[in-house]
Amino acid sequence: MLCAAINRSQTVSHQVSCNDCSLSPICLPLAVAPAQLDQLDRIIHRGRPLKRGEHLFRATDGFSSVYAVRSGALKTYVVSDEGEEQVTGFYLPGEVLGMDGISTAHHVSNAKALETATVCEIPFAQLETLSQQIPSLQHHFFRLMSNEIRSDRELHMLLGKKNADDRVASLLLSLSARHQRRGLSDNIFRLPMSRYDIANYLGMAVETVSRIFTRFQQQQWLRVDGREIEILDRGSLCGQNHDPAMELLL
Amino acid sequence: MLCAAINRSQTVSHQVSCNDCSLSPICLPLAVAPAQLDQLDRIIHRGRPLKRGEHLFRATDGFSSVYAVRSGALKTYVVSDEGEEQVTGFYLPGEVLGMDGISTAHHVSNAKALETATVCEIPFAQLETLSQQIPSLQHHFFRLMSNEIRSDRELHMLLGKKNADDRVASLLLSLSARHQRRGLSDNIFRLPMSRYDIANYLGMAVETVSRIFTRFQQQQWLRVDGREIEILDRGSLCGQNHDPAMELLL
DNA sequence: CGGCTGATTGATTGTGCTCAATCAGTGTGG
DNA sequence: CCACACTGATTGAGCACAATCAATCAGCCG
Repeated sequence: MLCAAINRSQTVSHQVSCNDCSLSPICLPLAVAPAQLDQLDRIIHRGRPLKRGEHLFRATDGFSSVYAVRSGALKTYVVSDEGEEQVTGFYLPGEVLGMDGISTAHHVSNAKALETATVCEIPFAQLETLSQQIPSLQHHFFRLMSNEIRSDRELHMLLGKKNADDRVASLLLSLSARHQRRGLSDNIFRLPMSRYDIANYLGMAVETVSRIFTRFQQQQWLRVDGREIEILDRGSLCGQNHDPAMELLL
Repeated sequence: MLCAAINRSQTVSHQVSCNDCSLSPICLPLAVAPAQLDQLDRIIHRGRPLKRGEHLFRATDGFSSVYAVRSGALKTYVVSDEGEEQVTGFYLPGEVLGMDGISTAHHVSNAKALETATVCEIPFAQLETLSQQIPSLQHHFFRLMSNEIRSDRELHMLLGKKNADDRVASLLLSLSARHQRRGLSDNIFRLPMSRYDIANYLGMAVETVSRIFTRFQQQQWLRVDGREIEILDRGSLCGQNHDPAMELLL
């Protein structure tokens, strides 16, 4: 009895509406007119926080919802036939994950909290129904999925054509941009993921990531303190994607 | 005058309706009830065939449509800052391309015909409107995009964790499966793309692809004659994705 | 015929992986 | 409180896989 009461009160405390959420301008609500926002609000479930290492969903789970990150960070990963893990994405506040499961009735990836995280669960069937009524929501969701595809294309380029240095630089710049989007500093931030996750995501060995971090630091492009990152020379880091100007200087 | 007449008659001859198209069961029409099929049919443009090497769209073009392949084959590719091409996908009859441009108002990749190809152009704005009226069409399009994301995840695994042999084997098996889906032989087929495109797509050098084809042939897993492929030992080819049973035999 | 593209094969090189050791930080149990 | 184990990160040494360089060959077309 007591337990149930506590759970209920906890649940209530998590029931922040989209109206009160600071992420509204970059999250799903941006596609919905204020007058219709409560319709979206009503279908969203806001569960208890996930602890570091806890799963939001697993590849074997039936698919029923997509999720928007409210706080913290998560990674998604798939497991190969041989049991190898492949990290397929990192998700920060305001970002939506789980869209790869729509076509298969079950999730295809696993989602695990990298640190304490809260998410908004959006039942997909209800989202589809709502999208029938709110054209801008349908449009936004098409865009959201298209964006996922687009960034996968960029990643394909990264893994196929770029060397280890470029890959690390690109990830750092991506994280930086995503921080800025939330109104946070784009130069100083904390990595939510381990070196292992970074290496795995970028298709390289942990040792290589470590070496590159120290090298970037020696070159004064970066200040690294564990997971704390400060970008000192953004230009060089960008140009790490092989600046054509560099070639002229040789 | 004569020319115009010829063009018109050509145009007419391309105006096959979805009803008459043999790809209906695996293409967009599968999501639409027969009674509503003509609504979909009316928004689709069926252009003249593309010749080998011709572009369907370029990254700089404004985005307005997605495209379904009716015959032939196309590749999509992006170009990096340094001008390097990265092939991001191959598209066979019944498959839809161009969905990466939805979120950006312009295409992000280029689409080029690998051989003579015909495509159905589907204006996206009209498709969105129609999706508002036909829930199953909206649902199917969500699934279509989700599928694209899902196969990108698998590709991520392939590029991040698998060696050159695995990558080539995977591509061959994927092409085989997609042929079977169309009711064609899954063991004998013709590669629509060059060794260069295969290498580029899989993030390796042409020479490596060539060597692997000859090795697979020596092992009697494959019969290769230029672009003609016959799969002789599907099991070994699958197991090339590192069969756990192999380890037990060592 | 010569020029061209696409594919194959050989020889060499190099980037990044593997193995291995060390170290710092953290939590655990005696 | 300290010894211990454990995890995450860093650094070094050697090696392997695949890239690169280079040459050859087949098919095709002007």
